[in-house]
Amino acid sequence: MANQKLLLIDGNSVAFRAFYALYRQLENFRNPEGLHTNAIYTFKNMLDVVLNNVQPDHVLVAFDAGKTTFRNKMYADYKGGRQKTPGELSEQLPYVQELLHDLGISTYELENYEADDIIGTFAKIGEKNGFDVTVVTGDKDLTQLASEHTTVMVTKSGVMNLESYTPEHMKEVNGVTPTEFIDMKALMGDNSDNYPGVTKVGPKKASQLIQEYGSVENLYDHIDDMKASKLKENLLNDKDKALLGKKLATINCDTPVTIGIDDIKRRPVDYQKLRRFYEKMNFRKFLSELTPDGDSSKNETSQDSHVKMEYTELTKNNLAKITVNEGDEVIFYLGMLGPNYHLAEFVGFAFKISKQIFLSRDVTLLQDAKLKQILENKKISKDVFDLKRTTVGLNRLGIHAHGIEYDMLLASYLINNENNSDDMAEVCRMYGNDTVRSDLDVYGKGKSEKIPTDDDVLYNHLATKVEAIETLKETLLAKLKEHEQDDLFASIEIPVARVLAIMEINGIKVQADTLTELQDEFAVELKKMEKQIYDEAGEEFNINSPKQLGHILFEKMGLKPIKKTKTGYSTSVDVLNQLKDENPIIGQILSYRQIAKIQSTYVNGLLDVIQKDGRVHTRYLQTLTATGRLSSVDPNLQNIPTRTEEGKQIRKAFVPSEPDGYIFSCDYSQIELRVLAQVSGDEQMQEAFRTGYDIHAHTAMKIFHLKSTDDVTPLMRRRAKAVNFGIVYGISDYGLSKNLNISRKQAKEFIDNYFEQYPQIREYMDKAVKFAREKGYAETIMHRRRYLPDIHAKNYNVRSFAERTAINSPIQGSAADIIKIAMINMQKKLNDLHLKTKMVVQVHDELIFDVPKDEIETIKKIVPEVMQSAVTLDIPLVADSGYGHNWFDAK
DNA sequence: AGAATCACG
DNA sequence: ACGTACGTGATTCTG
Repeated sequence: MANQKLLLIDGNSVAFRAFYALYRQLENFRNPEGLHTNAIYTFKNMLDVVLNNVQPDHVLVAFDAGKTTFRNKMYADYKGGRQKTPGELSEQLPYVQELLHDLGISTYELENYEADDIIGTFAKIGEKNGFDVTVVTGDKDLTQLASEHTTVMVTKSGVMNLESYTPEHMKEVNGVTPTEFIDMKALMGDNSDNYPGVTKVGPKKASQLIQEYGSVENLYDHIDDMKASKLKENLLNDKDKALLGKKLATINCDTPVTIGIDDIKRRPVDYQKLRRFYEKMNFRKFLSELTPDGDSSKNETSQDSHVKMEYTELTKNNLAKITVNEGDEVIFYLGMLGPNYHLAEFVGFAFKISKQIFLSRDVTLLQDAKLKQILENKKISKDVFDLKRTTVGLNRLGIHAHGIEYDMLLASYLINNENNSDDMAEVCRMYGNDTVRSDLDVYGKGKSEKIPTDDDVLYNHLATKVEAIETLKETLLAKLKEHEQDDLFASIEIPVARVLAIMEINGIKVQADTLTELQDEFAVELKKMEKQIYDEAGEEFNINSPKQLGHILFEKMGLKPIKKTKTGYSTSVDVLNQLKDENPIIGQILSYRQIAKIQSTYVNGLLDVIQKDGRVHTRYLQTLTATGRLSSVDPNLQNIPTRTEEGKQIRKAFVPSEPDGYIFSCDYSQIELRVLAQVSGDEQMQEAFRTGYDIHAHTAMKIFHLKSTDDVTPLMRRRAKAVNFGIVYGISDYGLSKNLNISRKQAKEFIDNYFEQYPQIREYMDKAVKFAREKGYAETIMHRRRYLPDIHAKNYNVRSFAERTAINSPIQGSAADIIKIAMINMQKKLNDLHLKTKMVVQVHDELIFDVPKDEIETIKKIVPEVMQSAVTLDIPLVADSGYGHNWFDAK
């Protein structure tokens, strides 16, 4: 029989994490009496996940008792200087305990000891009694308890994301065993607990020392053998601190607890009390999880909310019941199974028209003139969830949707794209509506994904969806207004969704013949290279396996490993490039990899997705990226090779619809740098763009202090180009040095020169970070937002990342805004001029068209015009174009 | 399912 | 003292 399971939770630290995980929702989570409830709510959510995951027989939640503990006796400043627990959190703690009691879970605290020590003590008791122990905490200190039978789960980001520490994982992360971790902490100290450790010793050094000596004591026993150094001096000076640190860091696993293992067995849930508790806290979600009579629970994660909807099932014979007058609000939802709506099976549909819901699982009813007319009439405005999906789906039924004016998914994405889920249930939940079940729940996933046969289940699901689109519309529109995003929504995202639907439906023709020819060529080449590599290596192995490749290169052949990954040696391009001169096999591996990539991802990959019409129909994800860019899937048309000769061949397979037609390509020149010049207002850079200089050469002239761009060498230009890119990304000297393979010092010099020459760009960067700090988000020229909660992070790396993001997002995002506007104007132009040319692909700063022969002259003229005039800036936008009989030749 | 790698802007 | 460019998606191997 499997071991019994014991779950131990550090109540204070988890509540602390829970509180801050939903800190921004603090004022939204209040019960009628004004009590904050965000931590209680999140604690329960986390608890459900853990209980479900661990399925424990015994559970204990430990809390800290009072302020002073035995550690303060050893060290008066223990945890000194730590900010006080905010009142908004401490007021919730008693209720967390009440909730736990109602759930049949024991809590415990012990005078003079911290929750850590209680947990340590029970972990040992559990292990002794043959339990498998799981510890849940927000505090890494407890990882020292990890052992063969004890796993320590530490909250990562937020509270729902837990990292499991086993002794093995500990070793990977810190390089030491769990018990050695105590010694490591003794040396490095702990800022949050306010004890210092040894001067100049951080995690890296501490880990290294403990790996060498095993413990603090042993280190000091052998310190005389250490050769004289600053480190040795510091170690000797701070010996007391290290020894004290060890005492403080050690969890007391032998506290005088007054309860035993039998006292913490899970008891039955008291549903009556629990119901009253949820009511008091106004937790509608949890209430809905309780069955009506409240004496038994559904399983813990189920979200059956049993909202019984009123609706009318439509048939051929009762369509007359529907009357739509102009000005009526029509909500529409079209259900399809799975993400790929170009092919997905239809599930059914629902309308809500003047307070009544009409629905059916038979989508062919939509082809009836009456319903079709509703969907196609521009003057009848429709509200949906996912305009593009709905439009493409209807198109497959021969219905050309017009008049969709509101898209709940798009609205929600603009308001806050931190959670970019396209699951309607999840979107609803963000706005406090728990009525909609998730599709995953209703339809299942993978092999068992299917349409519910029970009409009640399916119809209830469809009905809740149209209902929720209507219910939340006002809230979402108000938010958009508050964010000054009405225009972004109505004049950019909604129209561009319509344009994208057209593009996806058109697709682009891909010639399978061209690809199969390449397939044969590459297969021969791969075979040849494979053989050479095996000969060189002296054995056959899987070149695609980084593990096997690493073994051959670094163990068998004894090459120098330059970089390591979590799982072994890195064999990435930059590593191999550095080893190129050591052995001819390296070059062969690089070529092999390159061709193998093209073969599998592009040749085979594309052949797999060519539809019956000889075309590929990608899906542009409009509500995914953090910056406002599109992404493309199934297939991804935004990363078709262009950088290598072999890769570029793939583009020859992309051809116009008509054999004598053209693929026309037009791309913005330096759009991100132009946006930077615009938003920073930098005079020097604006001037460069106005005069039409080669911007990288201009930058080279500036940072290398030359008189004229004529003096710029190709190397200088290359370096200047890298600096320009770096600036857009939120540069660091390290990043630039790595990119250019130069010293950090030299990189820093370039950057300093750059800022000297373009002073307003530095100002922009500072302002961008300041803006994000004050407002909590970054914003594009069209008011697209990206929230940056990490801008306030304590952790330097996390915070720095957010700062670079604050700099980059307005640039990347504004460029995305601009091309979206261009696309809308472009589609309108094509329509107005009644052209047969189709816009088929967007690649961030580039638009691709499928052009009939006799329209090429027109297209040549209008596409660059439309792109260049999408917005009016202080500097010109420039778009370059080219065309040919396939994508390869269109440059 | 996650990591590693590499394709694009 | 720290570790580091910004966005994405597909394939392959591996536990």
